[in-house]
Amino acid sequence: MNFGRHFMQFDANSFRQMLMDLPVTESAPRLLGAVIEMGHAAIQIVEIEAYGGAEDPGSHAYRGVTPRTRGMFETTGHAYVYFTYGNHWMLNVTARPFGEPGALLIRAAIPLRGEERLWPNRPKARRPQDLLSGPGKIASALGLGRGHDGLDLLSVDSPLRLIPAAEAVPILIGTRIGIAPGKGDEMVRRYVDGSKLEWVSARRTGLVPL
DNA sequence: CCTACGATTCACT
DNA sequence: GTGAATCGTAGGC
Repeated sequence: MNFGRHFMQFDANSFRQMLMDLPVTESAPRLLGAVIEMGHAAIQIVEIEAYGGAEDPGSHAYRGVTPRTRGMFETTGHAYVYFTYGNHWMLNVTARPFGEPGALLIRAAIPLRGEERLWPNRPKARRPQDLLSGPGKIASALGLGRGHDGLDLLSVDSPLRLIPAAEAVPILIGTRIGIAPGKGDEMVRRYVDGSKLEWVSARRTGLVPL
């Protein structure tokens, strides 16, 4: 009997149910403090943005399912990985039941373990806070690409896993980044409050407690 | 088929 | 703070 493995599976199931039960704007904070594991590396999420469906002009799913965005309609707790700006991959966690679009974009993280495996994938990064302070940086550091799209992040057998946070963390909120005016400029960005603001991506002003 | 542009990053002023 | 790089996707014709 592998107790650790058993406990993680149970915890993952409750977390998946929580995601299914809440709209993305409400489940987004619950991803803060969670850990992404891949191989010997582990990183902790400090910034998240929520994306919806037909009601959300800033979402890829705004105009319905396409070959690229079909992953956004995948079952709760799966990876939606897409390519943009000609260079960058982005990692999202799907957060709605199958067929209903909704995802949480992982925008920034801090290294927890295996940091030495991440630096070679970020050759231009210099300062510690340059390593994972952006969605493209995270995918690059972990070596994510099309092959990771659709993985079940809450399965112990997945090469890329999401480990739910044990405790709630203080939250800051702000508007989304990189979304054109009028295309869903809502307060759906979520940060971990405290002393780690230098670790988040892009604009660091205009943040308020949730 | 053609075009515009993007859930960004980086170098440079 | 500003602008270039870079290319797959999606929408329009």
